[in-house]
Order: sequence, then C-alpha cells, then structure tokens
Amino acid sequence: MRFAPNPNGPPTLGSARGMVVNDEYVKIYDGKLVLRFDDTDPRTKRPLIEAYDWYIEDAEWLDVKPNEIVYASKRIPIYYEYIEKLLEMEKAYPCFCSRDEFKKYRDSGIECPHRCTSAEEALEIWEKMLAGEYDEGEVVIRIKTDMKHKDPAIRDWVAFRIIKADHPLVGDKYIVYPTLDFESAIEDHLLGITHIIRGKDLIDSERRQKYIYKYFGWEYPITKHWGRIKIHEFGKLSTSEIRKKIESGEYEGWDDPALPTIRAFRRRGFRPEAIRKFLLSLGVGENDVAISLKNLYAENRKIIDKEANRYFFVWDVIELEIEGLPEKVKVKIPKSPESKEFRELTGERKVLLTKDDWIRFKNGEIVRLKDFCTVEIDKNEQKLKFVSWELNENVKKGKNIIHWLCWKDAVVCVVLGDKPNLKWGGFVERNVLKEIDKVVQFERFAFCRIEFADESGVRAIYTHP
RNA sequence: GCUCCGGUGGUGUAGCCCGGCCAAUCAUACGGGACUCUCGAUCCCGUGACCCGGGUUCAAAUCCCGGCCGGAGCACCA
Repeated sequence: MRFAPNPNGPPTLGSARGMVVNDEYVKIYDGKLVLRFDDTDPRTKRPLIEAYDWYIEDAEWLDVKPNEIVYASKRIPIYYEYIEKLLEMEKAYPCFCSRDEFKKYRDSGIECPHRCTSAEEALEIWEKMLAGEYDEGEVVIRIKTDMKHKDPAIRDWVAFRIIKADHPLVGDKYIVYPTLDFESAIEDHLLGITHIIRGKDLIDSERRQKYIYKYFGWEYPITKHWGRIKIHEFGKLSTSEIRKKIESGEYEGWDDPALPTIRAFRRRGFRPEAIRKFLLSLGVGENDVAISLKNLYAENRKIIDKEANRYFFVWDVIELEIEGLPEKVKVKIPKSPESKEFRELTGERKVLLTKDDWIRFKNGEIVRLKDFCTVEIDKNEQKLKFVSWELNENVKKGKNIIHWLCWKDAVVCVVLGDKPNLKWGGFVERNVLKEIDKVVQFERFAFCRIEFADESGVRAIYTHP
C-alpha cells in the first residue's frame, strides 16, 4: 500500500485519512507501506520544503510507520527511461498543439497531427526537450490511448511537460517534469504496490494509467476510492486558501488551533488514537461525508477524561467581596474526580468569578463556590453574603455550583480558541504551572492543553468541551 | 455537454458482491432519569433510517429497469 501526498502544505485531517486508512490495512494484513512524495510540479502545486518533514513527523505521531520513503522528484531519471521506451514503441509522442488546439481534437475525437510522429523523430525531439531547446508550453509528451474513447478525460493524456522553475528539493536540475499520472503509474509498479486506496478525484487516473500497464504488460493494482470529506466546523478549506489566510494574518500559522491541520490538533492536545478512530469510522465508501468534529471530541474525551487534572479558570472576570466570611481558609480539592491527589487553593474575602455566572443569578439566590463556601447573591450591593461552609440544601445541584479564584493563587491566562481570532482572557490557579504540555480540564469550561506557563502567565490551547 | 460513481435515523457507519436469520449494526447527536460539590464523566431508559416508482421472486435495503437528488473527472494540478 502507499500514501502519496504532494507536500505543498502540512498534513490536514484529509491527508491524515490517507495515512491512517492505508496504514490500518497494512497493520491488519501485515503488508508494507510506502510514503511517496508526489512532488513533480514545482510551479502550480509547489512543494513546501518544510512540509516533507511535517509529513514524516505527523505520520509518526499518528503511529503510521512507512517501510519506505520515496521522493518522486529525486527519481526523475527513472521516469525518463520509461518514457523513452514508450517513445520507441510509438506508444507516446511529442505534441506541439496548444492546450486549446488539443482540446478541440480531444472533444471531437480526432487524432492530432503529431500523433503519427515516428519513433526516431520523437526521440530526437525528446532529446531536444531535455537539452532545453524548447520553451515552456511549446511541446509536451502524450501517451497514446484512444482518441475515440467514450470518456474524453481518458484521451491521449500528458506525461511530460516543460517547467522552467526552481524545485524546492532538486533545484534547477530538471526542466522536463512528469505529470502525476505518469510518475505515479511507473512508481506504483516499481514499488510493487498491490492495493491503492485514495480519493475519488483520482478515479480517472486508473483508466489513464492502465494504458501504460498494458503497453508494458504490467498488472494494475487493486484500487478503492473514497469520497470527499467535509467537516462541519471547518467547511471547505484548501491548502492554498489556508496559505493565503496565513499570509494575510487571519491565522497565526500552519498550527493555528482554528485550522484542520494535524499540527493544530497536536497543539490542541488531541490523542493520535482518537484521530485514528475518527478517521477509520468514516469508512472507505465512495460517497462524500460531511461529519461533525463532535465525533472526534467524543473519541478524544474517552481517553483524556480519565487523565486530565481539573483546575479553575475564570474568564471575563468580575471581582466580588464575600461579606461576613469568618476567616480565610485553605481548601483541598481533588485533582480529578477519581484522584486521591489534591490541589490547594486559598479562599479569601475577595473572589474572582466569571461574569456570565454573576449575570445569570438573581438577587437572593443561594450559590455554592465549589469546595469553598456557600453564599447568597446580593445584586443591590453587588456582593456575596456568606451563608455557610457546608454545601447548602438550597443550592440547586449542578447549575448553582460554580468555580472561583482568589488573587493569591491567580495567574494571568489566555486560552486560544478553535475559531479564528477567538480567545479568552482571565486567570487560572497557579497549580497549573506544573502541567506544561499536558491536557487539563478547566472546570465548567473545556479541556485545554497548557502550552506555556510560568509566573508571568499561562497560555493554553482549547482542546474541546 | 460528455464519462463515471454514489444515495441506510440529525450525522457517520455495518449489512448490499453471495436475496430470507434485517420489524436493520455500532458510534455520535438529541430527550428523560440516576449519580456526582463542574454545564464534564459514568450508569440506565428512550427518539430516530433502507431516495422515489415499477419489475423479478414464495421472499428485496440487498437483483433488474426508469426517475429524482448528490458527487467526481473532462488541466502542460496533485
């Protein structure tokens, strides 16, 4: 099996599907996996030099272990050998038609005048192409299929074209580049690929490439194609669109938590197993899928809920005084519901609450500051009145038990959200300073990964509710 | 326009190849309840689907035909 991306950006959820599904079959049937970079267009789909490593890194993170890694751009001479054979066999020919001209021939099913070029002459032209005697767009090499093929998409397709642009990996070493269809046809055979699973946008490749397989007497791999994946929360985002939005500053970078890249999910503290399960649950049907990230969240929550420690984070803060608080106290709270470990907080007269909570309550309502004390809301005086240390029966379970924080333990905290430019500012308890790089739960808020933390402040990334 | 493919609850998926065991699987979502000093988790209970029409058959989600809807390709992109 193989996974063959063009590294013109980092892997996204969509590309990860390719890695994970192929890898899963390899694991089930004890097969082999090749990671092949189909990077043969240095212009239109120009590879990003850093992205090669990003693919390797993210694959490893997803527990996808290729047995072999191949860079198409480093193997161009191999493709030259094969096209020369086809030229000799008169199964391919140099074509001087412009795109528009050829389109007319293709649409009407007529052979173009260059189609009958002799092998000898064709090879001569080919040599001149390699020598740089032609300009970009002047000539291409086409594979002979059948100009009367009922599907125009299959008729004599392009195998090589001239691109005089710098390639990020091989520089200006080549000016004649194979198209994906040609490169991939040759490689799949050379690498001994037996099964191909890929997106249905490549469905016609199969019928085009089969001509080459027929000419060489090779056997075409078994193929399976899946439909497009659309995530409700992200909509449609192409790599090039993301790149533009990063350049315009709408996103911080390729790992902006609002992006569907694997790097972003890593930053948010997702577990690779959850992503694998989510992607596998999509199946390999040919129909398009439109699914909500909630399914991913559910998978991830199953894993992290047991492990994540709980902390108080107050955002959009309001400071209030507790009238009649007998003394300041130290409260011990379990780090997580099942944990026997505790964290400690100080409860004082002045407390910080999240404004939304304060607004929600009515005058006279009895509210529990979780694990600290029970208070009564006084809207007239804009303060809280101490009622008792114990949990009062008048407190409505759940809804009226809220989180809080006192200045003594408060550290400035910003949480970067999962939508562009969404962030929450507030304070978090100092205890999270020990949780760097861990996913924790900010109670009554969400799971978050602590990305950076010291006395000067905390930066957390929103994982999911 | 030409070629190809698909349509199972709100969402995703299993079943379709090889018709009966499918009054249709699992997950998620949603609703209700229990528990919990988080609006989280857990545990119960519940809601909800075979695109439409015809045909073949004792029997159709499964096979055939037509329709409707959706998607992909028709690049010197991948």
